[in-house]
Amino acid sequence: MAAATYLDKLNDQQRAAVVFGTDGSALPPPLLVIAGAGSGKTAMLAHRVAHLLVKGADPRRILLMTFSRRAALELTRRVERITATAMGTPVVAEALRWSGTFHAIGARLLREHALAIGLHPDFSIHDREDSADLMNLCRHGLGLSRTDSRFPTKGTCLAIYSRAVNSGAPLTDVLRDHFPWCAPWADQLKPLFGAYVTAKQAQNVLDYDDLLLAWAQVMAAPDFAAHIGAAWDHVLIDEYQDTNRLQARILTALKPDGRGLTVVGDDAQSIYAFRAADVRNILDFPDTFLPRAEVIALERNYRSTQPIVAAANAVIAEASERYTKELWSERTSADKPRLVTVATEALQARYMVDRILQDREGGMRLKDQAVLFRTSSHAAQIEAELTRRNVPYVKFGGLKFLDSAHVKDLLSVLRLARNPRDRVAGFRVLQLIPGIGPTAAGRILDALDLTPNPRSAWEDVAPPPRAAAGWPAFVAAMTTNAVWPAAIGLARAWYDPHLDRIHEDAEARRADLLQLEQIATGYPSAEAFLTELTLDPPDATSDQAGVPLKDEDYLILSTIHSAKGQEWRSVHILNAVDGCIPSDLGTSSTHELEEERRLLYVAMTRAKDHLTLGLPLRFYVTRQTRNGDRHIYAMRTRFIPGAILDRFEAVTWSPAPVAGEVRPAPAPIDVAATMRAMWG
DNA sequence: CAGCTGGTCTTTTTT
DNA sequence: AGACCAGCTG
Repeated sequence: MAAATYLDKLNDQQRAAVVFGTDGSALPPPLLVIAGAGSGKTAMLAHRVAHLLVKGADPRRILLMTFSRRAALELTRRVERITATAMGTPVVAEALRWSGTFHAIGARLLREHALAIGLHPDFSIHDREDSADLMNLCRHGLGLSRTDSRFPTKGTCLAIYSRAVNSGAPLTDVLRDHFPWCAPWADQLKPLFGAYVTAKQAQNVLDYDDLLLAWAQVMAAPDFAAHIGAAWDHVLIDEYQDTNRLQARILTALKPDGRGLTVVGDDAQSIYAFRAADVRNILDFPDTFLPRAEVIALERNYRSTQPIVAAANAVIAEASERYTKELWSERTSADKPRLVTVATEALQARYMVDRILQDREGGMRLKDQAVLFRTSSHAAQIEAELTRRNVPYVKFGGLKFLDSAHVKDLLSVLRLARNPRDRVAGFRVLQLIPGIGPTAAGRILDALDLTPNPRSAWEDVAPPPRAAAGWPAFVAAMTTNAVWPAAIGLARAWYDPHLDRIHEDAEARRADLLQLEQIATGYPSAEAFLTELTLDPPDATSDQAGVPLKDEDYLILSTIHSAKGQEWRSVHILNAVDGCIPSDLGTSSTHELEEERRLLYVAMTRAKDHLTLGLPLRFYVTRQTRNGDRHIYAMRTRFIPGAILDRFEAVTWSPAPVAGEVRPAPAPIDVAATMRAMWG
């Protein structure tokens, strides 16, 4: 075979990881790659997959699990490119058909094997909010909403449940460690969770956690484990530091001896513990197998300049437990990361937007720059500043398109028509009809449950008299035989008058729904559309009604979590102060505190050339504690102590007074008197 | 029983 | 600022 030139572009560590165990005819032994930030991890993974293919592996028998759909697409695209040059005939991305997130792969497997494992292949998938709504129905059903002292809210109940499922820990431990303020409710929570599980099953729905839990349970049956495990020769997992116990269990069941298994991750970038991700997974991985898994570390950073790497290294050096590795970069620069002290958040926003526009004049596109923050709400000031100065931006993280009421309404109409037992959808949609409230909706859904074929039973249900006017149109919408994608058009047509009745800003919302309908037409079926949308929701929200056109230049705003795996030439980090990073909600345990430290590390290592951290001395908190809104005086984040301050360039900024800006105050007037005079 | 009003309490990050 | 709940009215 011709020399594999694609290997020449890699450094020694990368090449070692790419070719590890691929010489013989047997499957490679288990491999763990510790890939530092910016160390060319995706390139390494893509090359390893390509290398396996060059060596004759069957692309249909490779399982690629990534953290997001976006990462999966990027990976398969790169594999395609590499194989195109290496083999002449590219392995088209479609051949790598087993690539996606853990949850998406789980959903696909469960649908394929549904009948054999006691599920209905048509199950619908609840997103987080749907699940919370169902939890709420159960909560009411058990009378827990009328307790003397307040019972945890639906969202908290779901978070507790989810954590217990994903970590595999007993409820009492979960409560003690993560929800101490809910610990007194342990005796009520248990039956609540039981009711929740029963409800899901009766309604033929799975939530996010079920996709992993059911998969893990299938894998616990030896026959099934062997059957499913035999489908793939190679299993490669990205971002392994952000997997939880359940996912680790699935993995070891897939590949008990570890042969063919490659996991990649960086313990220093583990930031999903709140979702029960367990750094132990990656720390303990090597010893899960006999013989021990090979560990290869990628330490050369290609992304950032040396001063940025030095500052990030200094921040993470304080972390308690980790694989020791020291990133290094050959990209020299005189620019240290800037630590900019400003008086207020508003000035921070002004400073950053000034800089961003300046750099854009200097030739750096807005798209090459990003503003990162710990919490979505921290971006409020900079969003206002950007809007004021007419700078287009797209925001990632926080509230999503799918979370808005009108979108949920329309999707629920679709879901209910397909699965009348879906009570969350039913509750939502029925109450849109004037004259139907919670009680009537509950009764109607109960009646439906008793009939063997609920789909046709809509016609037999007697509506409450005061809802008679809206009923026929609703039944027509539920029983239509329209084929996809006409169905969504019909659903929207039914919803349209309700939209006008319910929402003041019906026009803007209507535009959203038209856009949704447009997206829907790209999917082959309602099921595919709904599944994709819940497993991979569009995660950007933009200030403007629609997402800016693709060729347009816009600035990226993103939560640090959503910035994972990304990079920009210039990165601005908001609020590098105690109370924001670390979030004051995350300082109760060292565990949480360590995660906050890694969060800052992740944010800093996104920058290629320029890094700026904002330090507002005073910031505003809303609905905090019992005292309501107030100003807080902030201190520099504890993750940048005095000892490492020399890795940064500290500056203080205040706006230069603009000529004419300081004007004498106008003479006072009495507006109230004038207004009284209008009627007097 | 639906639907509205007013009072009380809110843990961030996301597949 | 919103979600959530109790209580009131038609």
